[in-house]
Amino acid sequence: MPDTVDGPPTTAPVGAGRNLLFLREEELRLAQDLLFFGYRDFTAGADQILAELDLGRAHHRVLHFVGRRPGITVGDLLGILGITKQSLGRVLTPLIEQGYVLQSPGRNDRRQRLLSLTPKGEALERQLFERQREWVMRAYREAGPVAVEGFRRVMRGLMGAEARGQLERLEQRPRPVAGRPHAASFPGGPAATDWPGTG
Amino acid sequence: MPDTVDGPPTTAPVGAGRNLLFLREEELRLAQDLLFFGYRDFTAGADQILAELDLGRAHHRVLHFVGRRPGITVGDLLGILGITKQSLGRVLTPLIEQGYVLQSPGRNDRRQRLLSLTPKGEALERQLFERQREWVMRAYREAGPVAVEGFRRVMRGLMGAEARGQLERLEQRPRPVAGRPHAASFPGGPAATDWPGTG
DNA sequence: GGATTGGGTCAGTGACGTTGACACATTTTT
DNA sequence: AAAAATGTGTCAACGTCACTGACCCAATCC
Repeated sequence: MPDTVDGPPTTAPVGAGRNLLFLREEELRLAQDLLFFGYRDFTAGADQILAELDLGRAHHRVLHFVGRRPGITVGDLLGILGITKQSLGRVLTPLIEQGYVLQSPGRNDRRQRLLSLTPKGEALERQLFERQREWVMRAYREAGPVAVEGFRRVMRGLMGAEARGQLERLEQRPRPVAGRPHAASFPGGPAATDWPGTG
Repeated sequence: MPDTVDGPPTTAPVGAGRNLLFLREEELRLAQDLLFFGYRDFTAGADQILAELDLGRAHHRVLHFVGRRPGITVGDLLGILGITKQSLGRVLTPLIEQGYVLQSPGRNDRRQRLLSLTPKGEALERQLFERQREWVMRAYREAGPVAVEGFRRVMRGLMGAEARGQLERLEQRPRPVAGRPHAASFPGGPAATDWPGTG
């Protein structure tokens, strides 16, 4: 069982260079494994719920980021997800048709479709959230606060510059408190009611 | 300030329990974001290399785990990857045909196809590994040794029981040290030469 | 009034996963 | 020796999620 930590070998005080190299190799192999298994099992719980509703992980991501930033524009959402308009359309359109997501025209720029969750959408998002929450909280509890902080730092480091910027923006505008589940007031809020039709 | 339904309060730095709950909510939202962005960008570098060879992430996973445990059986690999035989076949067969992976009959049980990397396969796997290594090392350096340890603890916690067992087994049998890149000796090693044909 | 921008959509493609059913060789059990 | 179980491969059909290219409409900008 290899001792963890970072740099220098904890046990074998042998040949410096070779051993260091070896440790770094195994260290990184371990990181690959951890990310593969960890991410897979992290998403497994939510996937299960989604499957019953004939939705997929892509739908979840939309619910998550729209819930995190109600009133987001389609363009901004595309930027966050890093996918194409067509790919988003395939998951967003059904979500709108099935009443999970609401579109409203922007007040300043009426070309925009501002997205927010309906009560139904919020309910589902919360259900998915709670499922993952249990899972993550277990891991957090087992690992302890210091480890959690370290986890965050490393994960942030694994993100590219672009993603870091997006995450910062997400953190600046935290999700508004629940209570008025409908399209409430968000920056440059909706003109009046819903969208008048798909056009 | 609108009343909340089931959601946590937004401002109130007050009452312990309530505030703690709020922190936990944002804490977990952050974890979701970190995992999404982090995992995506972690895999991006290798994906780029693979795309040029008309291979995908699934091929990489096979190269990774076969490289990690040369002489692994098809069945064990299926267990680790958590996919079906058919899905594995679609990526494994091309890897064999294109000379990245070698099949050899098991010595004890000649039904088994023991998998190992050819020199070509090792070269590609190493190239992919190095790409991710740079990325992860950067994150590790930025975060520091304590954070790395925490990262590992949390990721381990995010894994299900099954995955933990598999990881343990992987760690027990570390990849044989480089130097003899070919199919060397692995437990219950190959009968003699390669597989006599697909039949 | 023309160009640009935000958004939607049609059509085709590819990667990666699924289930079900069947084939074949080898090993184990009876 | 016959029967059953195991390890692996394969055909066929399907679903999700991504991609590209092309084109349309409405609104805004210049």
